[in-house]
Amino acid sequence: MGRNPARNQQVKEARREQILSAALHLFAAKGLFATRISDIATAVGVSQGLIYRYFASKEEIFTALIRHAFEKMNAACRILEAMPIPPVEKVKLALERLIEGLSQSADAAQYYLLIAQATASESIPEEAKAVIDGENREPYEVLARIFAEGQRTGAFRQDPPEILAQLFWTSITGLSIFKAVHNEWFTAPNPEILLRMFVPEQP
Amino acid sequence: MGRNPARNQQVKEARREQILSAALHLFAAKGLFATRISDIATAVGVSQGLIYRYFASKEEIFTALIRHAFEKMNAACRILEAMPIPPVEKVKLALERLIEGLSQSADAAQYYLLIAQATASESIPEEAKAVIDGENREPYEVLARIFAEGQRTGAFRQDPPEILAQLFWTSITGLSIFKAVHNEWFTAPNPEILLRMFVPEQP
DNA sequence: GTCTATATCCAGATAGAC
DNA sequence: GTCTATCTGGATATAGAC
Repeated sequence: MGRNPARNQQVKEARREQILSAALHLFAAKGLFATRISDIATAVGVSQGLIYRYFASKEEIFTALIRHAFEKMNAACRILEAMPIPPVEKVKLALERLIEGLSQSADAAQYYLLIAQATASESIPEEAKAVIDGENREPYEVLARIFAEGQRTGAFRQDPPEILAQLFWTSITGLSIFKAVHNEWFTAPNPEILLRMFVPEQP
Repeated sequence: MGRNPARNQQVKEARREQILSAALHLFAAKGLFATRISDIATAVGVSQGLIYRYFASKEEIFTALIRHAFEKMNAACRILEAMPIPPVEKVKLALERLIEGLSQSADAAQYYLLIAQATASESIPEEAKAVIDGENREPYEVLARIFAEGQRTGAFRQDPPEILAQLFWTSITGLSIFKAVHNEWFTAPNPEILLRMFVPEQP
């Protein structure tokens, strides 16, 4: 139980995580502006002043969460694209994973909600805006490429791949918001239903 | 150009509308908390103090907008349900109208966004929350009834009608947010694509 | 490391002049 | 009716004690 530097660092990191986790839930529920630093402190169970030992400002907390959310999302997209499976299977797998994530982990839905909310609001920190501008397009572009590839073998409808990608992500955004808000009523849809937007009629 | 009471009333009403319109755009873009009364006043081109001659508070403006948004939405739903056309045609028509509304009128998308955002946030005025709790379910219930009716003749997939209704509205919410945020990139999808989530495979 | 107390700032709302 | 000036409250962020 010595107080060596490594252990101190661990403890400090753990507290940071606590703060980030509490902030994620509060931001997702109430938004950046309506969430007070004291709300976060109360949720963590510490005094309001202590938060500033770990983060310089409320905006810094928000930016850290946004950065983390996009890192996870874009890494997942790149892994998906590189998988050695047919395009239709990639879309199917992505839908399954995303919907499963919504059903099981509250965190997943709240990260999506945070992204949706941050993207939809102009009044967010400049730095967070820069992160969004830089990272935002990747999921759309990856999906558009997957759709375009599948269209060459007729596996997908022939609509512009950008439109299919837009529908893919807007559907997920809509479901995330619904789940985050009406957690009780939410029932995970069968991914096959969403998939039917993208695959052509079987003659 | 006399200053009779009727004309005065008209002028006053017009200014109220100006304020509501400016507030709608600002709330949709920045959210309730991030929007300042002075932002609204600047957008209208009047002093900050004047707003209080027309509304008692910022929250009252927000609540008025929410009420108006749901009134329009629910009236449209009731009209749709009562139409003497088959269920599939109702869903098709609704999708067409909603997507058209998104493409053409900026206001439509912003009303949807306001509803999405208000629904998604806990920190909204009590009165607005009451309006939402009361009016929120109707669109889902109407669509679920339409789906259930169509399922009896096999016109729709046999998934639970509540899930189909959930997918219907979450898709629209997602598209609305995308349109409100990335107005330039947005391309209205063919409603038939969305419809394919709900209709079964043609054998 | 954590808390309490406080300085500072900013936005909502009001009052009074024109 | 509209504006300018002001009051007031509340939240961020800091400073200093334990």
